[in-house]
Amino acid sequence: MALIGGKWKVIVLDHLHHKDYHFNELQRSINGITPHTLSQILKELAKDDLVKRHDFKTIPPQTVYSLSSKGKELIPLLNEITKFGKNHPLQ
Amino acid sequence: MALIGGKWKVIVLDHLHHKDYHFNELQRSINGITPHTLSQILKELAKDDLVKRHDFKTIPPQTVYSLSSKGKELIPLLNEITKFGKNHPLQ
DNA sequence: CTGCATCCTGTTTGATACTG
DNA sequence: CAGTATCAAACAGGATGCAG
Repeated sequence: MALIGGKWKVIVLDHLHHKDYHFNELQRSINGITPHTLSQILKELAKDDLVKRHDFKTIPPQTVYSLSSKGKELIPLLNEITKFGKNHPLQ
Repeated sequence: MALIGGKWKVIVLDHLHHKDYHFNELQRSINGITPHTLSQILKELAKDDLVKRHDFKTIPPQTVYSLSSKGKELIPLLNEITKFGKNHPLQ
């Protein structure tokens, strides 16, 4: 839980599991997350080596986020969480 | 994550998955948790119907905590978390 | 576009002591 | 035995604005 705890991490990981994302693209696709929070989350996920950040150092800036190999080991777990969440939606 | 987030919930759930516990017994078996915190955790897990509290209303008091049927649906998830945790221990 | 800086608030967790 | 009371600390997340 030190790695995936909190309100957002599994959501971000699940998105990246389906597709790689740019920062803004990811922010738009996740409902309700602020750039600040997303930035924190991605920084921690990258530090824990669950997510890879590809920085293209272009102007305008372009970054692409994807699951690392360690992050991919979380996929069965993400699927279980998703399954449980769908079976027991919050009221 | 609203149901299982935080530092302790999955640990408590995993313990209860292996065996039913009394309050103090559970506190002793989980390293580092205080009675206060355990009490909060169990209250929330019971409110979310992941855990059942059996109160025998005896003197001295006796309570037994166990997984509810909804809690048991979390077992595959708990196993995945445990597996990942063992493959990637914190430094 | 991709973030960082600041400030702020509510929640979670912990220390310690105590009760029916 | 099974918790509660009180106080404090840490942390997560949000609002807003700014920079390269």
